[in-house]
Amino acid sequence: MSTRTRYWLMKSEPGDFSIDDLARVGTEPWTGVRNYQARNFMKDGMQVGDGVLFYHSNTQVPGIYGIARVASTPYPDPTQFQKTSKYFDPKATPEQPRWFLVDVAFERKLAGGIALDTIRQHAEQLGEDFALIRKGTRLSVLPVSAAQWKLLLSLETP
DNA sequence: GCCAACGTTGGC
DNA sequence: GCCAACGTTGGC
Repeated sequence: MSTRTRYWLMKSEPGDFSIDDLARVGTEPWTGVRNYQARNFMKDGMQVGDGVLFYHSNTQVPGIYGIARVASTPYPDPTQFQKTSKYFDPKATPEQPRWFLVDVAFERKLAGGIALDTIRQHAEQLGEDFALIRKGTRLSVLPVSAAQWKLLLSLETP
């Protein structure tokens, strides 16, 4: 068993669910991921306590705006079974769920955020394996190395 | 709102 | 199993 802390980045559209929303509710099931690669990171990769960079996408200044923690083991995303949900998946059954999620818990907001612009300026240091700025990659859940985590947080502008 | 770059679906 | 059509993501 590994006790190594792992790190992730998770995207959300702030109009849909923002870091302020997470601050208000405390803990939130990360519903709606419908990409297999992103799902697998949650289902097979995440452990309770892992660090999460909370990223705002599709907004005026995209970037990292807070820190959260993985707060549950993976379990089936309930919205896949809800006919009225926009995340409903007719091919999923409770016996054979397709989509899994974890709960995410608020830790803190980043004072000034870390803009995507700023992140790009450090592309070389972050390295090829940083999926956020890899060309053609649009993963909404992606792994972050300890070194990348450290570097990214050093870019916080108070 | 545009659109490039992906991912998924389904006919064949 | 190919691939065209369609849907989605997400920066700009």
